Amino acid sequence: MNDLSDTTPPTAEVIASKLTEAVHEHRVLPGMKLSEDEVGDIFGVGRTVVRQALRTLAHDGLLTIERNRGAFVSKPTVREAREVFEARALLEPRTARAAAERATPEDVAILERHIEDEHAALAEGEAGRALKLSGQFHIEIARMADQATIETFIRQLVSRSSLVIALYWRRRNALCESHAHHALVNALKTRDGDTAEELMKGHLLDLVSQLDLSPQPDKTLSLRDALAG
Amino acid sequence: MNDLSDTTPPTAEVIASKLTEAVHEHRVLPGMKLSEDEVGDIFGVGRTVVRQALRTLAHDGLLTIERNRGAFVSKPTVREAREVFEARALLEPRTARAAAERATPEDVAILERHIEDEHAALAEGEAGRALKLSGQFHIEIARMADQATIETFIRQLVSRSSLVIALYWRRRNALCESHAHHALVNALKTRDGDTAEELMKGHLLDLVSQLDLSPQPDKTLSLRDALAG
DNA sequence: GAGGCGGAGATCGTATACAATATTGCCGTG
DNA sequence: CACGGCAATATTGTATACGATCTCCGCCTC
Repeated sequence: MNDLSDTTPPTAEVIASKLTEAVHEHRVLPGMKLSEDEVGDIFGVGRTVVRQALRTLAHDGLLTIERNRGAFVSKPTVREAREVFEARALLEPRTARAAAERATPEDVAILERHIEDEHAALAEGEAGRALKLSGQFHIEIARMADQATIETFIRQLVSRSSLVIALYWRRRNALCESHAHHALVNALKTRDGDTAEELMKGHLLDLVSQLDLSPQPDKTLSLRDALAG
Repeated sequence: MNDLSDTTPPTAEVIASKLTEAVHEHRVLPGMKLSEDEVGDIFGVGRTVVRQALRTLAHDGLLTIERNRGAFVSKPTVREAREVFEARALLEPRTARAAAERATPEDVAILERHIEDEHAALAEGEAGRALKLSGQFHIEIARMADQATIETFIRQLVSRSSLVIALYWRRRNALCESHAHHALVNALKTRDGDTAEELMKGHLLDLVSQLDLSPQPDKTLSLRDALAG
């Protein structure tokens, strides 16, 4: 069978998922326009399905739809960037504790594999893929906590964090993260909820500290990037 | 000009807002079907716009869309009900603290008016409107905390809480709430963040304790209601 | 009489046609 | 030469037509 060409048209959910992944991997960057016709041609579906997918992404904050203008990858302001990490600070530490108290050996194996894959991706220079895996690590922890509702929120926040990182990340090396993630896995392995909560809290603070949120690269950079894009 | 009839068709956002309000006021109940044609006729728009609105509601968890079957008001399971209030327990206490530290006299006045309106609604027997106001009280606090991202989450959680209350509420009287809300307003008035956080935490626990989540009115009631509806 | 099967009706899923709106490039005027 | 208005183009917004799928009811068979 020939799977190179499309046999069946993808659903709106699949398209939304693919676009989300592209954002996570920084293959599409903030400010970029996603034309309905263009996306429709790429996936081989009509504009109706594309619009559903775009609207889903917009609801998650990844896209901003401007009436009669189109869908653009969101450019979080400095303020929104702070808000995203403040929300994560409320949700994720306690969730990490719950995950630690419930984690199975299989869960731990999954996380360890995530870290390995992330290292491999970095070694191969695929920074985008590494970033996506790094985000999925957090989502996996939320899943292990067995809190579907909170997982949904964390999923949204991780997505938006990708946008924030694309706009405000300070340096290139993401080495620091691996250590934090590794320590978290150890806490989960030993079912140490207290430590897991503290590690997650510190990890999120570290992430924020690596962002350049002090001045206002807000309006200036946005405009400049829009012209550059 | 004659505003009795529709002059301009409402947007998808307006329809979504109206439907959300109807759910909050328990005018539409879990399990009820929202037909595209029916909603479209009511608001005087085509199915395209209705579908956008329904999809928005579905994303917030208020509706469940079953392929080729339609959109139904969600019936949260006992588990989902617990998850909603666990998420609220993570978000709202700290948000109430932030609100207390920022609340202006105008904000306090708004909240006091909410409480008054709620009492008035109860006195007139409009339990639905009282419930909606009660939820808006929580949303207002999130707004005062000046955290748009978290406010969005709380908005979703309050919405789903309406569904949970519709399914699992134990008694008829909602008097307990007014006291809790009144105490919260006092804490905000005196800028007492500690107290506000504690009051909110206790208030949410009180709410959960008024729900009947122990057995599984889950499958049985769902089926019975589905047949009755 | 009970159970399974088939067709009619209704509802949703998708694509497409048309209308509305924003953008862009051109042209005329100051 | 610069600026403002205007038409041409492109893109989105909406409605509707058509196809797919599910539901439901009647009928046939066992």
